[in-house]
Parts: sequence; structure tokens; C-alpha cells
Amino acid sequence: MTVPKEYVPHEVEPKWKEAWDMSMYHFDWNDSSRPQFIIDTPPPYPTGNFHIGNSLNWCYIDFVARYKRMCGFNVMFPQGWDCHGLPTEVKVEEIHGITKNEVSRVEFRDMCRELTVGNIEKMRETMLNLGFSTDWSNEFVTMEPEYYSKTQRSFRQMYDMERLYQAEHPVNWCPRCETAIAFAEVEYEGRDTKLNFLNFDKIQIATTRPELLAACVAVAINPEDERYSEYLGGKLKVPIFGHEVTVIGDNEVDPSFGTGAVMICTFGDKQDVRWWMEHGLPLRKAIDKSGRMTSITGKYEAMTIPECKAAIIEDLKEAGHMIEQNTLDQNVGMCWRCSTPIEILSERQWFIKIDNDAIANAANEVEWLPEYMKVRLDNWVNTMEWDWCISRQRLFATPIPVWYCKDCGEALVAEEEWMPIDPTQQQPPVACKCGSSNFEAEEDVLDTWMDSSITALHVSGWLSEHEVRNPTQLRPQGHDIIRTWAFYSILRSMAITGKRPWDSILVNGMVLGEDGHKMSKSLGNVISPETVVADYSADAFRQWAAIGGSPGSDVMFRWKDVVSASRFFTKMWSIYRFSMMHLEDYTHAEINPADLKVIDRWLLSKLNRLIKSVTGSMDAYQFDEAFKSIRGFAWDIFADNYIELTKSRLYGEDAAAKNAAKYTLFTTVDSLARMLAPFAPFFAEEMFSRIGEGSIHCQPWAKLDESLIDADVEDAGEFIKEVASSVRRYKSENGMALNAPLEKIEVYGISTDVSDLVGATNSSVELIEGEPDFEHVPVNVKPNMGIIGPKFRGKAKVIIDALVNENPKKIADEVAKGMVTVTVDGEIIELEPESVGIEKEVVSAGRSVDVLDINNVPVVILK
RNA sequence: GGGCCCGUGGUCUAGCCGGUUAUGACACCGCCUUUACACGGCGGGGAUCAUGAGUUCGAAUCUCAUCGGGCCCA
Repeated sequence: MTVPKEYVPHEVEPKWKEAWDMSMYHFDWNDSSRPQFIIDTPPPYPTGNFHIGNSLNWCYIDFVARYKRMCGFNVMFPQGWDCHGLPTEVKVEEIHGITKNEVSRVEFRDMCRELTVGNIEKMRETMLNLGFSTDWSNEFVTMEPEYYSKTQRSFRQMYDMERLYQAEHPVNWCPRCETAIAFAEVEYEGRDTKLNFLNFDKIQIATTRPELLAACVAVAINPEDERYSEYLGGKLKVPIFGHEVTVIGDNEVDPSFGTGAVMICTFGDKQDVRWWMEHGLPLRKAIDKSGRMTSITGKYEAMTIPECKAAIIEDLKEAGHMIEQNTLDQNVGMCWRCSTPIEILSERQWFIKIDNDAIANAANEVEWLPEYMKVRLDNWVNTMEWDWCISRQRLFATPIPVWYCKDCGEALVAEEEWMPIDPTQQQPPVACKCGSSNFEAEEDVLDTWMDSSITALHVSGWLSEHEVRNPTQLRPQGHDIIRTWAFYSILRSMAITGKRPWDSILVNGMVLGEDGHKMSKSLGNVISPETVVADYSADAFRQWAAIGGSPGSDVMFRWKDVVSASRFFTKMWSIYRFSMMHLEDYTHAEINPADLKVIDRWLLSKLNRLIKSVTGSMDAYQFDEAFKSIRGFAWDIFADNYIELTKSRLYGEDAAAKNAAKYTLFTTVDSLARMLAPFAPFFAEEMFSRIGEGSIHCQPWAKLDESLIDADVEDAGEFIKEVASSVRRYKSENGMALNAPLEKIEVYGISTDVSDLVGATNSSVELIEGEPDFEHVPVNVKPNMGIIGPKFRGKAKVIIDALVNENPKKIADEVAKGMVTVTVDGEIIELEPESVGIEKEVVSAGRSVDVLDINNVPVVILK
């Protein structure tokens, strides 16, 4: 049982990483005796780099998973991988130097798969290094048929429920990627553009998009705007193109912007879509899927958008329609992937109907941590304007399981039994209703959120050989994806099972770099968790995650937090080593409480108070609170005070007194190991390996014994601790060595066990009844605001002024007699003695001594 | 432009259902090798609690406004 002098995490952590049997973290599908705790772990995108933001989130998850396991829950902490998506397609094109159209669909997808498999492997390794208690038996990979067939089956189920439809509808479109994208995929950037003032037949309009003149379907004015009232309902001729459009009135038009008249095109921006739908306007498509002008633009056909814009502006000027151009700062929506300005096109797409009320209601059933995060979802739900477009024009994704009959045009949606299926590779096993077997495959694929929005269902056993155990207990995720992942997950869970996806959602903040900005490659402030583990330790990294901030708030990464975390483990190791030195021949057994010294009972009371508060903090997911209090207890109360006070007994001859100290040491070390286990799994395991059997991660949580929490015992212990630390301070101030003996220490008027003080001060200590032979001189009156304030309200201030100005001796005498009086504005006010505190100074009388005042108990030091 | 969060010693932060000597960490200064630890111990300096107004006997804490920062979104 020798304990090495130093704690070397680079030896200890790999040792346990190798030794642990990860099956101890497996969820038991057949167990119904323990309550379940299923975590709907976010499936990260397999970039190959498990970054620090992921790591923060995973630390939170692991704290919860380990804690809940110790509390007796049947915990599932699965790991998923959200594989599909454009970034991988782009990366594959880059690696192989091809474009996706140069190889077959199958070949291209295989390349994506291969890249993804390798990336997953790298990220798994980081997870293991960070000590996460992942349940690898419940791993899922969205690109595997076992998973994406569920995505496809959910498609079919929602189709049957009539929640799915195909329609021509405006969608956000990236002309470069040639795909529809969701609102969540649009990023905005401020750019300078030109606001063009045009002569539009009889009136002037202002527009930033003259290239869309051919798509103009109306002109809108504010109905209150008197400048244009005569034109309302009339017709205007569009310059250059000459087609006639109607002037409509709408309150949304801002009369002070531009000329107060705006042209409505299909589509220049989202507002155009609103007006188009509201007023039932016709559709004129001027831009095609590849971002080229269509035939309705006449001579501009086939030009790119910027080319067309330049040409039209030139022609407008020539024809005298252009009045002026102003610079305008405008936010332009761009594709999140390639930064190309997006267009709004009307295309035939698949949509999911959004039931805002159902989502809002389900969100109310979920416990949001922190609570205010729900507001973000509510605000989003209330601003949804059109349904969720789920089709994408990409390759590496779950295929939409649909064919179209070439003869009658009818769509054939695959049956659940046929899945997984890729309609571009397989024909339907049945004929169309019209009898034809001549099908054309749907080439579009599903939005990746269609895969990831069913993780909660997947991990709870939906469509598996196990019984379905939804809702899950916890969704841990970042606040950046409340409007996407959280929103879509609730939507899908409600639609498919009618149940909320989770009981609680724990929202974590973003990780900021040391410069206070969000970590990003472009800012160059990225720190890899692997670097932190290599330079310090996984446990130190995890401690940063725990105490860096409370869950929900953004957390700054700071090296000095990691350094101080690592110092804590050094200190903790030293505490552990000291304890183990004295526990070598100790066998833990229950002890007669009467054998415990005051200091032992004080520590055990504090320990149980700690267990209670840490348990409460863990239940509330307040990891920072939990860890800070463990750290404070271990360092300050246990090491700096208890151990110092108890040393004389541990090194002494009194066997019973020694055993009491050992009992207390053991109990405390054992409880600390248990409480540290969720946070510092390696360190705690190393601690436990010398005091217990098996892994600490299969042990129950620290046991709380409320009967040991005793305020009187704490006061008595606190007093001894205070005497010891006051004597220490006294020696320090007087330039004495801390172990220098004093002739004698006299403690007056208190009854307690001072035996531990003798050792701690290296001096004899005598308890003396009554008051010492000193005079107490009142020097200051301290009014008690808490009593005077509420009682005298408005008069409190003058009473306090009067008290402070009184002779302290007079007030002290009155306190002793039981009634204090002050005169305020000629009025005599009577106060209870509790209303004032008296500060006293102790004056020496004869002997060469020093006097310490500890909680009003005089302690006299004879040198 | 909208929503949410946040401004507390040099830095980061606790407190914020009103009354405490405003907590702790890092940094800084001084002292100390004391049979676990110098990656330690003991002691010390340092905060008009962003600004302004209001409510109140009393505000870091409640209300409003202003300024500044962050995130999400239009």
C-alpha cells in the first residue's frame, strides 16, 4: 500500500484507460428494477477533430452519467455520429481532386463513407483520452443502413400521417451548391450595396435588386401614404420589360425608406414572399437553379446575376429611368458553407408541416436548464413563417425513398419494409396505381436534421428489438442549436410518438478563447483538448470544464485554470498520501461516537454537510458549485485545519484517540473519492484502488448521514480551529516558528475538549472557569440594522446616528441592565439589548501576556 | 432591426427572493523548510459592485433609462 510521493497523471491515466472494462458503463435493456436515465447525446459531425466546445458539453454529460450511475440509475450514455452533410462532400472533392459529378453517385458516397470512418476513429480516441464513460454498446452512425433506414421509415410514417407534402414553394437556394437550404443554414453578413432609384412609369421606386425587374409582379405602397393614394389599385408599366403590374397597399411598407414605393419580385427577399402569399400575386421566375437569368429576362437570358445587374443598370441609365444610386449597408443572406449570396427560388420540394402549438406545448413539458433558454425556442417557434423544407440536392445523405411514375406522374413512397432503400439504385417491387412500372427515382436527399432529429427516439429503442423507453431523461446540447436540433427533435418526437423527446434539456454555453471571443480557426484562438491532456491531464481538463462557469453560460478557456486544477490534484494527492500513511494498519469498522473527539465530530459534520450540498448541486446540474465546495472542503477544512489539529493524536500513543482520528480520516478520504469520481475519474480510481474493492465507478455515491450534522459540534470545533489558527497567526506576527512552544495558553469560561490544541500549538493549554483578570472597555457601538431598520422604519437613521454618537460605556451598561435608551429630537427611545452590539477592548492588568479574542472567549497567551 | 445573457479588486468570478466586514481563484507584496504537500503554509495590500435616476429607513441585490460586451437570429 505504498503511495508514491508524486501523482503522475501521465502514468496513472493511461493505466486506468487500459485497465477499465468499458462494459461497466453499458445500459441494461432488460433491467426494469432500477430507474432508467437515458441521455440523448448529441451526435457530433465527424470532422476528425473533437474540439473543445464538444469536450465541454461531453464533460457535463459525463459528470451526469457517472453521478447518476453512482446514485443507482440504469444509465445510457450513448455515442452517435451525424455523418451526412456538405462539408464531407466538399472535403472529399478536395482530397480526390474531383467534383462530385465526375464519379458515380455510389462511388462518391463510398469516398465520403471512407473519410467519415477514419474521422470517427480519431474522435473516439480523444473521447477515451478524456475519460468519458461512454456506452459504446449503444453507438450509432447515421450513415449506416441500420440508422438511416429509421430516418426513411420516419419519412414514410410522417407521410402516412399527412405531415409531409411535396410542393412548389419558395426555398432558400444556394446557386453555387445548387441546393435548397434551410433557414438555419443561412448566414448573414453586412455588405455595402447600391439602392437604385428608378422611374417606374408614373412613380419612383427604390430597389437594391434591379436585375429582378423581369420578376416584378407588383408595386407596394403604404395605404396611409398620401403621395401615392391616387395610384392605389392602378397599373404601372415595368421599365425595360414593359409588363404591367398592380399597385397594392400594405402597412408593412415603410414610407420613409427610399421613395416609399417598393417593387415586389418573385423573389428578392423574404418580405417579397410574405407579400406574394398575402396578396396572391403571380409568379415570375427570373433566376434559375444555377444562378443564371431565365428566358423571361429576354436579352439578359443566361447571364449570371452580377452580369445581369450591371447590364440592366447600364440600360436603365441609357433609357433615363435611373434617377440616382445611394450606398446602403445591407445584411445579405449567404450560404453557410460557401458564402455565396442565397436566392429565394420557387422549386418543387418536400416539406414537413410545422405545428407551432404542439412544439410550444411540448417545450413547456420539458425542464429547461437554465430555464431562460426556453425563451429562445419560444421566440423561434413564434416566428416560423413557412414549413420545414427537408429536401436537399446533394449526394452524401439519406435518400428520399420515392419514385415518380413516368406515365402518370404519381409519386410512389417506399413502404417501411423496403427500407433501407436508395431509389436511384433500386426499382420499387410494385407497379404504379396506373399499372406502369416505368419509374423515375427521386434524386433529392434528406436534410441531415432529418437524421439527427430522431436520435432521442433511436436511443430509447424505437424500431429496435427492445421495448421503447421514450421519453429520454436528458438532452445535453449547446445553445447555438436550440432553433435547429432542439426544435426539430421536439417536432419529430411529437409527430411520431406523441411524446416529448426528453424530460430535461441541459443547455451548455460556447467555449471562448483566452481573448474572450468564440473559439474559431479564423481567429487563431483554438486550443485542442488533446493538447491540454498532453500538457496537464484529462482530470485537470475536466476540472476546468466543471468550474469554468455554470452550465448555460459561455466559458472562457484559460490555461491558468488548468494549472490550478492540476495543483489541486497535487494537493489532494498529498492529503491522500498523508492519510494512507496513517491508515496502513487500519481496518475500517463502525466506531462508538463517544470515542470521537470534538474535532472529529466537527469534521464529520462538515463532511456530511458537504455531501448534502454537493448532492443538491449535482441534482441541479450545478457542477461548478459542486466542485468548488469539494475543493474548498478538502483544501481548507480537511487539510489546513483538521489534519493539522489531529497530527498530535496520529503521532501519539493514545490508541483510542488515534483510532478515532483514523476512522475520521478514512471516512473522509472515502467520501471525497466518491464525490470526485464523476469529475476526476482517473484520480478518484487511483485513490479508491488502495481503500476499496473494484472500481469506484461501480460504487454508490457518498453516503449522507444527517444525524452527524450538528450545529453545536460545529461551533465547538470551529472554536478550537479558531484558537489554533489565531495562535498560528500570533506566532507568525511575532516572528516565531509555527512549532515554537508557548509557556501556556489559557482559555476562559468555556467547556470543551482542548487536547488536540495542545498538539497543534505545541503548548500546554488550560481551561479556566470564569472571567480572566482583565478589564473589558467598551470602545464602539454597532447598531444592528436588521432589528432597528424594520422596527423604526423612517426613524432608523436618526436613531443609529444617536447611538453611534453616544458614550459606548453608557450603552454597554444599559445593555447589561436590559434596556438601551437614546434621545432623538427630545424623544426618549427604548431599544432591546439585541439592537446594539458593543465592541470591547481588553486591557491588560499586571501580567506580561497577550490576549486573543476568539468569538468573545478570551484566550491568554503566556510566553 | 429583434430576442436572450452579461458588466463586482489588475484578471476571472460568488453573492443578486434588500440589512454580510462583498466570496473565492489567479496575479502582486512580506514572512516561514513545520516528521503529507514550497505545485506548500501563514499574513498583507488592493473594489465609488458600468453610468444615471427611481423605489426604500436602507440597494451590488428591485424598477427604468443610458453606455459597453457576448451569443442567437431577421
